[in-house]
Amino acid sequence: MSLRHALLGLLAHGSASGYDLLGTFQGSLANVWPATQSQLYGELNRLADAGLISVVAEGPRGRKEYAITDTGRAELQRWLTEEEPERNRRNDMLLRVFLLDLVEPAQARAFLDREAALAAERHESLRKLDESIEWDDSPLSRYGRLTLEWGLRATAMHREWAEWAAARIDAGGRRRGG
Amino acid sequence: MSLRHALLGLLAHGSASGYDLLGTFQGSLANVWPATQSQLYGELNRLADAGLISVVAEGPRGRKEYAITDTGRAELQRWLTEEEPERNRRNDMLLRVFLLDLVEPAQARAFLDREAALAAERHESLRKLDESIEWDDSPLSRYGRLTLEWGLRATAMHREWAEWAAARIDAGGRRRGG
DNA sequence: CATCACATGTAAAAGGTTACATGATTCT
DNA sequence: AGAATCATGTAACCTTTTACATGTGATG
Repeated sequence: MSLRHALLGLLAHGSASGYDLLGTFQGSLANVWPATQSQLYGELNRLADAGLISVVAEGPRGRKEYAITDTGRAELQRWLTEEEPERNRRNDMLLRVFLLDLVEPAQARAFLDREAALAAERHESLRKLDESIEWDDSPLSRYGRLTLEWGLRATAMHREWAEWAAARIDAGGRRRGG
Repeated sequence: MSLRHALLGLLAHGSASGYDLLGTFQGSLANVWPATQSQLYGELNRLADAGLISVVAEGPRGRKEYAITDTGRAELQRWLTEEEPERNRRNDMLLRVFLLDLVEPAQARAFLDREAALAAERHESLRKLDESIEWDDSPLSRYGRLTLEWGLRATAMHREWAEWAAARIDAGGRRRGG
């Protein structure tokens, strides 16, 4: 149930409306914890019912501004320091690689080429994002940079792996080693 | 709905019972596409109803042996060659890093140290697995090795990143660059 | 005869996606 | 006046997790 903690975490940095938060989920959190509008408004109401956040102001067009409560802050701390992160093991792309012997080698090769190209694209787009952000010494900036660096390294790794794997397919069953 | 295609993929390599398949999901697929018993038996029945697989033998203790049908094989091909892999963007660990400014630097540092240590452990366990398997020139062996290599590279990358990030926290807000 | 491994099933709850639905305010 | 943006909510459906539930066959 990490959406709950993502919301608490954002509200711990300052109060905001559901609409504001949605923007963050579609922006800086898009590559970390995306959430839909539908999911977000529902969870905000549940959080308010549970007393972890509260409406601190109402604005035009039914806007509700939420702030984190002391209870919410305590729960957030507990989650950050005591709860083990869930490791996400499902990987559609790897499942396909595992089954890639079911298609022609040329198609397998094409699949890996595409993976390499897409990883290169994602890497480049993260690199540009990195350049475009004016990183300062603020806490969010400091830790945000760490997550972006993870993305840069993950995409680089993925690309290198896909290129290596594609070359191995070309080598056929004749060769071993990497 | 990749569980469906994982099952089709396994059955394309030879017929098996739900119980057999469960073993594979808890074994070689554990790091790629884990599935629970409950989910698996339900999906097998749905696949049979849809005509993508069929019961080819019944054994003791109610054992049902399934084989993939031509329709199933066609669907599997379509999925492998035409459908874009779903990219899994949710990452609980990165979400925490993003919010790590909410805890003391020492706790943030401890979090990253633990990530580095866990990644090292997972890497080592994959390395041992790699050594223990007698890779041959069979197709499953060849492509299975590619997925394992991905795991080796991912865990290595994750460890290096966590060590780099931990060092940056020690450097505090005073420094830039990596 | 007891235990372990084999073997399958159902039900409830939680979390996520997609689509539907509505309305107010601001900008051009 | 019309369009874009702001702003929230609901409903149906799907997937996954956890727990419950049952029974057979082989082995010591």
